[in-house]
Amino acid sequence: MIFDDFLRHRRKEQILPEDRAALEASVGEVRSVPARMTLVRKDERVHFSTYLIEGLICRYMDDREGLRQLVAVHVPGDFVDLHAYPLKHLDHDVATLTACKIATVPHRNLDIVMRERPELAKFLWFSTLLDAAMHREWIFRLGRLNAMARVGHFFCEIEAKLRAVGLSDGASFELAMTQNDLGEACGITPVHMNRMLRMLKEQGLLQMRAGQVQLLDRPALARLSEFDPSYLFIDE
Amino acid sequence: MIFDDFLRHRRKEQILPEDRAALEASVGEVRSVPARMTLVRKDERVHFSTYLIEGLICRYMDDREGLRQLVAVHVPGDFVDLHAYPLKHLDHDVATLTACKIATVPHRNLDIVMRERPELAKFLWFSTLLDAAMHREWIFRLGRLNAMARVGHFFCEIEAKLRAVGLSDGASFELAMTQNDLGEACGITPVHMNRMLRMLKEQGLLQMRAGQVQLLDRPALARLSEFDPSYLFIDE
DNA sequence: CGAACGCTTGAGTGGAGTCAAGTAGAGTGG
DNA sequence: CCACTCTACTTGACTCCACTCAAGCGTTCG
Repeated sequence: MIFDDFLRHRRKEQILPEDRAALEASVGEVRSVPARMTLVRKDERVHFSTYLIEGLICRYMDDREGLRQLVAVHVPGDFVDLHAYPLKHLDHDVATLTACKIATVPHRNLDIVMRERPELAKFLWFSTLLDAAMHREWIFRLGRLNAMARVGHFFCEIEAKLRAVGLSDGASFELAMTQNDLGEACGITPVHMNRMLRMLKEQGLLQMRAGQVQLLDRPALARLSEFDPSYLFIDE
Repeated sequence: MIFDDFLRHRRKEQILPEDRAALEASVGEVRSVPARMTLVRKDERVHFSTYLIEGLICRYMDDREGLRQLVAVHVPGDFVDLHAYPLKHLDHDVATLTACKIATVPHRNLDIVMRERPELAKFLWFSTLLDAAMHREWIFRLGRLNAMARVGHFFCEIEAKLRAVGLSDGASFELAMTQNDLGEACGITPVHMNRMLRMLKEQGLLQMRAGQVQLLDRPALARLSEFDPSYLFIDE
């Protein structure tokens, strides 16, 4: 089923089977998208939302000179731009980082959910609030942590998210992001990102090679970067 | 009416009169709270949400050494921690900056709204997504702007929000925040905040004295800080 | 093979932080 | 009415983390 990973391990109360069926029924189409492709552009009026089945998607804002700030990185199981449903248009761009498999959900189908399935509606709302909680953590990261801690914090977060949907074993996982991408997420230059990765490796905390990440000492990394996963609302 | 400023000037479609009445009816109590008082603490289970009628409220996260990062500043008309309704507990603290008048709304009353008033539910959802949009803009601000632009951007944002509810005439407004508070919002030290305010004054952009802010040249300030208010979804 | 892209490293610079020493003003109490 | 206190604000000197500029390396792919 398409939404098997939606809110997986995210909360004790489960989505009711009939609500889950309604969600599956709301899908418009499923398709594959190549890497580095823009899905939604800022200010563009949108009539459907995108659910990520496979791959990595990011959301970002560019400054005047085109320097990019990522505001979110999405993994399978994320309803990437569900917030476009109440908002109608977005304040940022959405693009794939890797080749992706996505499902698109027309907003008119979500209208039906809102009217007929208040419980499911609350889960959808909840999922957009998880994104907001991550936004807040990113604000904290950028506002209060130094470069090394920012990088460590980012890796801790993405690992926890991937683990919740079975894409990390707690120590190593695939992450097809360049050092430039990582810099855009952490608010540091690619050159400095490179230096931070070297230092993290030298300290035996984390290693990244060819899109493969190994957390060599996750507890130490979490300590260094003041990472506390409670904001992710993951069970267990 | 209590919710007169709720989503004021925020969208063309208005909340239906009967939905508005239902919202008014959902209020538990209205009360006054002194300045610098914690309203909700991180991880605390909450059963009601807070709507701000008068005053300033902030949300924040502290790092290990107690250094604070604000993640939001709320003005009258904001449903401060509505997100606590689906989330059940918060990942951050909520506190007053000034003396405030607030309305508390029990979550059991919101359950009724969800079941019986899907249109209103969507407005409530929308309002939490506005906060998320502001979070994103704060990420951009911290990740991509230098200290002076961050400060300018913050003032542009708060002015636009205050103007939407009639608390700014576009040039001057009251803002009872200390330079320390402002630094915690912009991710810079209070000492540097002081220097930035001096520079902004020297450049004829903005003046702040005794909690009174004057935007001397709003267009120039917006240009300097790459401020584009579209993310606030304000009409007109 | 050459081009393109991503990664790596060094040298020098500068913006923001830190530390320290003040001043200004509001509120309090003798 | 004037010490006294407390908080917020102000300014200078020095430091350092991260940026910039620059050059070079390694892979992949056409």
